[in-house]
Amino acid sequence: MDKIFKALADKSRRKLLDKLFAKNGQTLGELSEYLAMSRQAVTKHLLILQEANLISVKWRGREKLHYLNSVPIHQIMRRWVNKYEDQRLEALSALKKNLESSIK
Amino acid sequence: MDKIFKALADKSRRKLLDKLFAKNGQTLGELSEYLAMSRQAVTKHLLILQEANLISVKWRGREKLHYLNSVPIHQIMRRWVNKYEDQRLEALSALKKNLESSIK
DNA sequence: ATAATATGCAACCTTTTAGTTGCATATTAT
DNA sequence: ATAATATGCAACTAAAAGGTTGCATATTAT
Repeated sequence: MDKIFKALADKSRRKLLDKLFAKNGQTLGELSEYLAMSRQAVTKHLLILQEANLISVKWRGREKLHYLNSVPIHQIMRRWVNKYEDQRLEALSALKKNLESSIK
Repeated sequence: MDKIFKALADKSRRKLLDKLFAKNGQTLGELSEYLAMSRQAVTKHLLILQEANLISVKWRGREKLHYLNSVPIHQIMRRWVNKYEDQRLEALSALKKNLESSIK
């Protein structure tokens, strides 16, 4: 979980995820073209995404293909959203209770 | 959005949010007790959360009360979750199409 | 008035992060 | 076989992040 949040903290890495959303299975070279930085820098970003289990990699000859891993991020985010959702519902329910008791 | 992801990237800051989930409106002193670091360090973390609009602050005399701001985080997360959700649905729909065409 | 409490400000240090560059290696095309 | 392409590895640098300490200030309690 910590790795996921750390991985998502960087704008370039979120951009990379976006690019893979748009088109899955892109090579390092392709992905590098989008970002204004060296290929090696992109490699590092992709490694971090990989270690957070947000993408996976498959070699085809000399090319390295990158695929999005939507499950973990989805789960994590869902958990957080639910948590906040719960809190909102509780706030609503508390409000309701207050209203009720003030009516009585 | 960048600020939110950056703010969430740190474990201590997520802990602080947790503590405010559990009990809203806590003082700096209270929040500091939970974390194994100086009060000043906690101040910095809270400032970052504040700048990401994840918490808000209200003074009561010499005490500084911290409140959770669930709306922005909820919106951001929801957006991300939906995005991935969409992707999953598309994958499902593609799968379905393939199945259908292979049956015909 | 004095002491205790709650917090802010600022300088400083260490580690991590994001990026670079140069060279090496493996695969594919001619 | 040679050249071109796609990528990896490693050393280095600059900036940002996370933390500390010492002292100042404002509010509350005695």
